Amino acid sequence: MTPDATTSLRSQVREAIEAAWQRAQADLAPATAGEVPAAAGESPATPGGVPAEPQHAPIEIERPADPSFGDFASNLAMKLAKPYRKAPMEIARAIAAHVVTTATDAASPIASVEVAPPGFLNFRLADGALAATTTRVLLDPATWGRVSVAHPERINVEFVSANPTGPLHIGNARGAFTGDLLCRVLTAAGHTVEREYYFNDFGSQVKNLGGSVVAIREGCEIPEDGYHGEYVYDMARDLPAEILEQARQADEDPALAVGRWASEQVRAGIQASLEHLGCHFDVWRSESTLHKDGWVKQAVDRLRAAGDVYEEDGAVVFRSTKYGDDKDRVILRSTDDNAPTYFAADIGYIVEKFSRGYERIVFIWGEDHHGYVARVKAAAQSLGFDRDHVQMILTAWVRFIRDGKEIAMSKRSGEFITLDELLGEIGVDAARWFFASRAASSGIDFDIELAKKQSSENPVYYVQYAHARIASILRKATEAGISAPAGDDPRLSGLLASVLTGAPEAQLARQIARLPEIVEDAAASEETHGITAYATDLATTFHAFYRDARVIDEAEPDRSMGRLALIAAAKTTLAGALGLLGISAPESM
RNA sequence: GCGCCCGUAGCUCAGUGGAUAGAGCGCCAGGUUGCGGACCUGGAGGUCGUGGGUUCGAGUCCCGCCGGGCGCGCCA
Repeated sequence: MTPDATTSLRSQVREAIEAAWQRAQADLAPATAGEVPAAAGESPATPGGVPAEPQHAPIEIERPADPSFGDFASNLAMKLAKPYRKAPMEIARAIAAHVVTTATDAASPIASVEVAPPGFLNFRLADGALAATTTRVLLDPATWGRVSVAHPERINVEFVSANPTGPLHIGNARGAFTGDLLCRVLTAAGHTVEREYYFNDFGSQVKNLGGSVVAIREGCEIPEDGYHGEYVYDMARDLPAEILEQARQADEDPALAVGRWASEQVRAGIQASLEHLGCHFDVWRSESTLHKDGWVKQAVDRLRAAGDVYEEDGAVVFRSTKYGDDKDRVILRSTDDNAPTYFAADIGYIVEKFSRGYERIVFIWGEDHHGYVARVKAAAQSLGFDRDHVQMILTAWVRFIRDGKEIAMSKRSGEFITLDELLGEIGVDAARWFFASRAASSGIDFDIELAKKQSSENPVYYVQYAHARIASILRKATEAGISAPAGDDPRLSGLLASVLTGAPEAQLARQIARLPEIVEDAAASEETHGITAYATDLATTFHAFYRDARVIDEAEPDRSMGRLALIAAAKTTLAGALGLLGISAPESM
C-alpha cells in the first residue's frame, strides 16, 4: 500500500457489505450445520466439519445502469441464494439491516441501502463521502488517480521491437500505443514497470540494408532484395567515408559495416518518432548482445540439462510439445555451423529478463504472432519459470484503407506510410484516443481519409475542451478576486457540504469520485477504453453543470468558492484521465 | 485440414453472468440579451451472425453451423 494511493469508494462500499454480511450470519442460519456458504461456489467447507475461514470470491459491485438505483449495486444476495437455500430478497434484507450507514455512523460513506427485486442491494453515497473525495483531490492533485493493487509487481513490457531497417510505418502504431497505454495504466495501479525495445542489429536484413546503401553510394543498382525507400538514399548521401574506408582496411564486407551504421541511424530515428508519440523506452536491447553476453548459450544449456532437447538431422531441437506446443522447435540449425535460430535468441532473452528480477514479463505482439505464444511459454516452463509470468498481449490487425482499398506495406519496396506522416495528418492526441478507445483484441478498419476528416470531430477535443473551459473559469474567478479554496483550507468542508446539496454539484462530485475505480478496472482488464468512456462522461457531466450552475457570482462568494473547489477537482480529474492516456490537457485551445 | 481472434445501431466501437443493450460520428428537430456555441436538449435508428445447451437470469459461459481475419518454416 503506497501512502499516496487512493482507496476507491467502491472498495469502501465493498468492505461495508462484507462486514454487514458477517454480522448477518446469525440471521442467515446456514442450511447445513458447520457449512459456511461461499459467494460464488468457492472454498468448500473443511471436511472435518469445522467451519473454514469465511473465504469467498470478491463481492461483486457494479455501477447500476439506471442511476435511479443509486451509486452502487451488489448481486451478493442472489449469489448466496443457493448456498443458504433462502430467497434472494430475504437474504438481501438481512444483509441490508446490518449495513452501517450515516444514520448510525456519520463517518460511513453510505447514506442508504435499498433492496430491490430480484435481490439487488442498492447503495447511495453520502454527501460526506463526496466532500471527502473532493478534498482529497485538491489536497494532492498529483497522485489523484493512483491506486494500489493487492500485489504490486515489477513488470517488464516489451513492445514495438520493429527491426531497424526502415522508419516505423502505420502498421506499428497499434503496438506502440497499446504498449505505452498498458505501461501507464499498470504504473498508475501501483506496479513498477520498465519499457523495453528489442531489435536485431546483425541479421541478414541489416546486411541487406547496408548493401543497398553502398550500392546507391557507388552508383550501382540496388540488389533485387534490397531496400528502396527514400530514407535509404538519404543515408547513402550522409554515409561518412570513414565507414567504407575502415571496412576496406579491415577487409570486412562493406555491406556489413555500413549495415551496422545504417541500422543505428534508423534505430535512432525510430526512437525519435516514438518519443514524438509520447512513447518512451527505458531499455533498448539488441539481439547481438544476447549472444555476446552468453544468454543464448546459457538458455540452450539449461534446456539440455532439463532433458528437453534432442538432435535430429544435425539440428538441435527443443521438445516444446512436452509443454503444450503443436510441434517441437529447432533451436540450433543443422546448417551454418549450428547457428542459433531466432527462437533460440528469444529463449536466451527470457533468461536474461528474469535475471533482472522481474516478476512478470509482457510482450505486445501483433496477432499474426499468436502461433509463437505456445513455444515461448513452453520454453519458459522448461527453464523453470512460471509460464503464467510470461504474458503475451496480442493486438488485432489494423487494416489501413484508402479509396476503399487496403494499403499494402513493404519496407523493401519503400511503399508505405510512415507513422510520422500519419501523425502529421491527424495529430498525436487524436491518434492516441483512437487506439485507446478500442480493445486490443478488436480488429480495426482505419480509413485514412475518414480519420483525417473525423479528427476535427474526435471526442478527444470534447474532453480537452471541458478542461480548457474550466481553466478559463478559474482564470476569470481570479480576476474577479475569488479563488478556489485549497485542499487544506479550513473553510473547505463547510463550503462543500453546503454546495453539494445542489443536484448539478452532487452529480459532478459523483463523476469525479469514480476515477480510482476506473483505474482499477483498466489495470485489471489491461484495456483503456474504459478510461476514454469515463473521460467523455465526466466532460458531459461538467458541461451540464456549466449549463445549470453559474460558478462566478460576486453576490454569492461562498457558493462561488464551493463551486470553484468542485470544478478545480474536475479539472484535475480530467487531466488525470487524459494523462493516463498520454494525452495533453490544454489550459486553452 | 488443425489452432487462435472477431461478428452488437447507417459508420467506428463499448458492454467484469444481472435491472429498459450503450457511446461517438452521421441524420432530423430545437436551444444562448450571463463564467469559452469545439456547448446544450429532444428524436429516429437493434431478430446482439445463426441454431441448440447451461443458469433463477445469457450480448456475455459451452457445443454445432455461417461469414471475416490471422497463424501452422532450421525466415525474422
